[in-house]
Amino acid sequence: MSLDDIAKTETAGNGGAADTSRWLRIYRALRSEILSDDLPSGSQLPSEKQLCERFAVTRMTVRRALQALQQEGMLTARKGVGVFVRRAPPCYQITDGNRFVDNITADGDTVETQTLSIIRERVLAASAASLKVPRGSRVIAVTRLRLINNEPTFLNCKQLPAALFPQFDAVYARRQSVDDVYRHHGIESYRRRETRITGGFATEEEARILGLPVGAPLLRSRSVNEDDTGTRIEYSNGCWPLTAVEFVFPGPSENLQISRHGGVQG
Amino acid sequence: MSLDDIAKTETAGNGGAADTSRWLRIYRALRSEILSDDLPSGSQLPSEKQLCERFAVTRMTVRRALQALQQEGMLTARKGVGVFVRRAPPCYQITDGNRFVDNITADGDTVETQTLSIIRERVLAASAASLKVPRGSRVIAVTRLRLINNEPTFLNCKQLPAALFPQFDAVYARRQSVDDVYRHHGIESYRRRETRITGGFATEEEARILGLPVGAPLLRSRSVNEDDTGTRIEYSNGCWPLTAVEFVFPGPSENLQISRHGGVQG
DNA sequence: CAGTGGTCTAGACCACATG
DNA sequence: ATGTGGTCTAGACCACTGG
Repeated sequence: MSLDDIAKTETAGNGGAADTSRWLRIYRALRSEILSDDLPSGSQLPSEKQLCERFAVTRMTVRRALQALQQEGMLTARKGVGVFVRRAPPCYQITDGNRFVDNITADGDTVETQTLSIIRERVLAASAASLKVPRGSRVIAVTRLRLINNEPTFLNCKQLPAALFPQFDAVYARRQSVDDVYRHHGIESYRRRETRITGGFATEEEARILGLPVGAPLLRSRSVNEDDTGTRIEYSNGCWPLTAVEFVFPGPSENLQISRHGGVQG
Repeated sequence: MSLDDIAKTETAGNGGAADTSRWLRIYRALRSEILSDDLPSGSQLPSEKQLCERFAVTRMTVRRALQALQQEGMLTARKGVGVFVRRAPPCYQITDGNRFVDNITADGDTVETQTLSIIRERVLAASAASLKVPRGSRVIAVTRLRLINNEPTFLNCKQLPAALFPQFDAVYARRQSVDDVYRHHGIESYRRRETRITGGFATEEEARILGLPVGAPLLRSRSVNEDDTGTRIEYSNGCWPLTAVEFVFPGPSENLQISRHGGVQG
């Protein structure tokens, strides 16, 4: 009796009521076992072959279910090793207040900053509008990756008007600190002018850098900072794995409004 | 000569350098054709069988690429019909200001509000803390679906302290307007106390209601509103398809801070 | 009815990690 | 050397849509 025959028997035994596909039933079964801690965080699942036997399906069907769970971040697969229940990804609150690094380390977490590139380029139209700098002027573009507890967590590209920070390289090289650069150029404090939050999907490059599968969902933040005089000093474009962060915006503010904007796709 | 032989010839001809999988090459090819408007928005793709011939692979391989593009919202498949390039999903800015509906319709878009359920229940711990109501007190939970241009776009569950709005049902029934309920109970204006934005994945129920695949990525917003006296009148929990909305938070405010919070998974 | 996408089978070969 | 997950084949049956 083949697996196919078994499957047909199953559904036939139900009076032909196969209301859901087999991979979805496997998805639900595994999902509930993970959520109920029957499959604890960090534990290894049975191999795909064993799961095939358990659910009486072929590997492709098991993998269809596993794939869905991986996309939701509940499972991670390591080639040659196995499939594991992913530890609940740490989630960080971002609010107004102090600096990035201080509060991470205060909670006993480690923060590593990798500077991936520093390039000077002519400002693009979108950045020019946000920074209120003339078209064609130059910006310093700093691309950095933040690893929290050795997990790539935040990929970020800051653009700073080059004219404002002539000593950027020398100061930044010391501690990889943009705040240091600000202070060195007479900016003791600054404030967030605007923050925009959207969702999106990882480009192949972003996926590679963040260690995510191709097309993984992301949270994107775009923000503008200005100094105490209202001069815009930074335009920042960042992305996080979808469940790695929570943005907290305290009120009070006015009533809620919604208005048409235009697509973000592409 | 079988398809398999052709494929082997291809990679062998490259000096054995098959650095990427076949489905990923198909993914890239289709993706670039969509982005370059070679496959215009709304147009129908060749059938899977035709794509198999074009790329010299089997259906499962084509489908692996199509699946990735569907997860990113670039394609939608209609059973029995075909696969289509998805129209760039409308993206709405949410900022502080006026009411939800007014600004949609002002842009010529249609808004439909479906009230899915109105139930009274004892407040849960999380909601009680946000609303600052006693544990065990009662809330009115209103679950609503907003369709913009007939697309399910925003699924929302508001919780209101039941004691504050004794006339809720009668007033709400008239126009499905929570603002009407507020006004009827003497609340002329209110303000956003806090907004939290996270990413997540659709439950099966959310996916069904929003017309998304199981486990589709979402943007989630949780917010608390209070009236002019500081009384918290609403705790709202909503979700949007990942690319359907952009949240805009205007400054100025203090410097940025990040602090540890805890997982959101599950 | 023919054509479409959704699901599934029963294999296979590969790269990778571990003992 | 063995077992793992990643990929792929060459079929098949089904439900659904449309002419």
